[in-house]
Amino acid sequence: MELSNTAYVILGLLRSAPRSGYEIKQVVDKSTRFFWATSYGQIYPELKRLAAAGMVDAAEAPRGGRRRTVYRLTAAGRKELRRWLERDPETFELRDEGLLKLFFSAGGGPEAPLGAIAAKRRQHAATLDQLREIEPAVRAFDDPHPHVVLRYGIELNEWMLAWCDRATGELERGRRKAA
Amino acid sequence: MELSNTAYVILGLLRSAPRSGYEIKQVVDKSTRFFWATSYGQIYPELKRLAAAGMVDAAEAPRGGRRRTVYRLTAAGRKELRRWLERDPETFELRDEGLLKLFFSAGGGPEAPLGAIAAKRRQHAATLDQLREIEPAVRAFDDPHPHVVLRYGIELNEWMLAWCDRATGELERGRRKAA
DNA sequence: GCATGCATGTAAGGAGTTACATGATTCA
DNA sequence: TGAATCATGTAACTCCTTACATGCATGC
Repeated sequence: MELSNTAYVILGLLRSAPRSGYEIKQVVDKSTRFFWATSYGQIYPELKRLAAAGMVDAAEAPRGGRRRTVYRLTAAGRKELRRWLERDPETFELRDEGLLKLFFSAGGGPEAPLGAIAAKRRQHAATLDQLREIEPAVRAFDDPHPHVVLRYGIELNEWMLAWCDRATGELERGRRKAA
Repeated sequence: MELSNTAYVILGLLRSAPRSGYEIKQVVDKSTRFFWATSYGQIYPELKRLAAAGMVDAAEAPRGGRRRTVYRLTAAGRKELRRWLERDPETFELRDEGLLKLFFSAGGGPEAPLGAIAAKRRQHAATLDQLREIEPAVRAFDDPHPHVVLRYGIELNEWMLAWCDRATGELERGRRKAA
């Protein structure tokens, strides 16, 4: 049984409560999104695959006249989640266009390096705002681990912001010395 | 002219010297890899596309009886690179399976949270070793910006290591208090 | 009546990796 | 002679996003 990491996100979220695909997407967007994003285009097909594999059970749970399918973790799904938790992580991927621009900034004008850092700084400042906004809700979870991870995200972005400030200072100092 | 970020990696690397696809891959693996990886499966087709678009020029440059195609940036490619450098970055993506495991670690045994952090720590320690190994070579570049970016990578992984240690201490303290 | 949110889904396409095939050269 | 490195390339595949379609419910 080879499952994608995104499948484990779904299993993991269903562990605390049965949820619909729509709800899974909502929770992801307010919790794992900054280090593991997903879209409806992944969630709905994956839920069907997981149901076919016996990892989750589907139940119709309409709200008013609106159809709604709620999935709940089976014993097999719970076991699969535990087995995944015991394995060492493999995927760690970073794709940072801002760093790429800084890396190649000698190919631009004289303001390119400082401009690249400033733009990257803005990016992280915006992310930080989003993470801080969801913090109260995540802190209120029964399970403390999501909040530990969210703190990681907040502190990581704070570190990145501080790095941008530090690097800006160093570049400016180097420039003054050259002049 | 819509180019992928990976296309700009190629343009950026060709700015300092004409290179073959093979050489581009080598340089990527020792410089941008930790924040922007690429494979031959992307590089070779992309070089052809860039050549068709007039961004690079291809020249046969065999070494001995071994065929070899070297690409060099055209004026149009140089201009496209400059235009890209002026735009704000969009892509910033993180996929961290280790954080995912920590996030869901309540679904495992009592050692799951500390185990997830320890595994993540090992991952970053290994990355740190690799980055430190390539540092002398990158420091020797004419252009200082790649080294600034590499320092970012090193310091980022140091921060992540320190975070793992901090979080481990806090979890252990919390556990002792509960006992 | 209309915008917004709830809710499910799919089709098309982009981006990227892996595995494989081919063949020359170098060095132990 | 055989392994490692140089060198190019492609096919199949996975993963993921975007855009779109559909329809009900709620509240202004």
